[in-house]
Amino acid sequence: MMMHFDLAQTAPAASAPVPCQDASFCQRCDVRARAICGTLEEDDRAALNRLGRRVTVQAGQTVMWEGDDATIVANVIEGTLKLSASTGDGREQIVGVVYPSDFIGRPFGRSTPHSVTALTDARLCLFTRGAFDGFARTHPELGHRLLQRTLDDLDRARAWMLLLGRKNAREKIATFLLDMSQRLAGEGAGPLDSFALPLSRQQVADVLGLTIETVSRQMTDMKRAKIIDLPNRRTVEILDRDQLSCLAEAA
Amino acid sequence: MMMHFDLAQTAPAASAPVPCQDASFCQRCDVRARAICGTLEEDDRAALNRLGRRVTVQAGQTVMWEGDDATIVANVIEGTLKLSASTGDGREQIVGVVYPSDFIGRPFGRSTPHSVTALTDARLCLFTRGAFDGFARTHPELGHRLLQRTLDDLDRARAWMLLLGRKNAREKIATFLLDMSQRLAGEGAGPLDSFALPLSRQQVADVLGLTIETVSRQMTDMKRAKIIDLPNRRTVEILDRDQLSCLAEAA
DNA sequence: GCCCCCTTTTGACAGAGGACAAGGACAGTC
DNA sequence: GACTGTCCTTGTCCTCTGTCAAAAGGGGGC
Repeated sequence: MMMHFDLAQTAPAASAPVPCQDASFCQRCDVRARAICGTLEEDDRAALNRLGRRVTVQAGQTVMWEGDDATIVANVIEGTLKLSASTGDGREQIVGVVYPSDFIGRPFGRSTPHSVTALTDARLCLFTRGAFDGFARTHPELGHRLLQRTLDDLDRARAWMLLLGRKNAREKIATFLLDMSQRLAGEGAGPLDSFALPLSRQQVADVLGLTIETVSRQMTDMKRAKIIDLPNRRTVEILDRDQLSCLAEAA
Repeated sequence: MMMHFDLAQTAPAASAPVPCQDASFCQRCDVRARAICGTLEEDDRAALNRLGRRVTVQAGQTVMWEGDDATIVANVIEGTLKLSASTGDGREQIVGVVYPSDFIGRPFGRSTPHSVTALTDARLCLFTRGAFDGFARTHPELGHRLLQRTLDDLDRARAWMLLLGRKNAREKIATFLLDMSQRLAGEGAGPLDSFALPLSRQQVADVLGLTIETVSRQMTDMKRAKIIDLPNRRTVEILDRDQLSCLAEAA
């Protein structure tokens, strides 16, 4: 049984963790193997399961707000979400895109430094931060998985800093499309040559530190050059991966 | 006794860990309290100490190379180092600056995604990755400290993504100077109003995703506006912190 | 099928920052 | 003190990307 996500529940840590109705949830979880809970022993996982609850969020809904106290953390079961930060005057930068099996939230007592918003309808496995922190402290294996994931996220964030600081619009778009084609492919699968973008043009612009007009122009140019095809607004087909890789590295 | 850093020693994991000559090293370590080893029990710390060795590196020396297999990790005892990534055609982006008590390297079996280069002469407490990984797996407390530090680094990296993607040159410089004035201050100390930049103008440009000329012009403009003073090439004095904060947020 | 609204594309223009070039300042060396 | 190499500053021009504006395209509701 799936609870519907209610923002009011996420605000203070007031809402007591709701025990999961069905102990077999984790067994049937699509992302269990890849998520941080994947290596837990069966009874540890059952204990963690009792602390969490499954929630759905709709596309566009914000799960955590920049600057809020970090009161919840979650595993992504299904869907895509964005992490975003903004300047005082409203310019937005998407600082991360998360996919199924990824972990979101800021454990261990800091305020959330960026907002988390669903790009598509999504399902989460949600924990109050306090409960999760306590569990993690007593289960080093979980902490270790989280550490590895955080190290990977940090590597990815730093690679993106190179893109933001030193690449031009064309290189940014090419790099972005290649990255998407890999990350949207399931575990172990090769990169996709055709995929549905979970992002609008404006959101692509916010990921790359560009404007929507520049994104549109560059993508149209690549379409004209027959490097990609754009059969509709959200679909991308990579026609010439080699040349796209070439564009990604140096204009 | 301090060993002098020899790059040849860092290449393969061949060089066996050299036991530390003096068991009281850690007792006298300036950064022990803040570094990830700070919460270890006395005998655990002694064990870790036996795995590590103290090395010095000179300004300009590169400790790890982008793309290399990650064979070493280290704590920074003294000095400042940069983490940098580059495009195929040589454009460079500094993706992080590390200070005493920070941890460097990529534990748990990945290749190093960015180079690490000393900006000033520096002292490191160096471990082979294999030895460190093994120790960390059996000492959850160390892993937990490393996790907290990595989460902080990730937050910082993402905040910098907002700067790189959405701020203009003036805002970038102002944000950078404020950041430096805080991070160069010791633990607990307030932000410094006068400090020596560990970075050249070119390196400041590489941190901010700008050119050296733009950095120079913006800093000169701020000097003319009496917001900062630049008594010599490496010294910065913040004359009007409020206005600098104002510039950092919105042009 | 038609309409409306929102997203995307396209166009024209301007401005911030990059590229290139030259001059100036500083530190180390002889 | 003069020299030299490096780093920094300043000037000029140009281009890439942002800004503003308008048209075109798609999807959902009726």
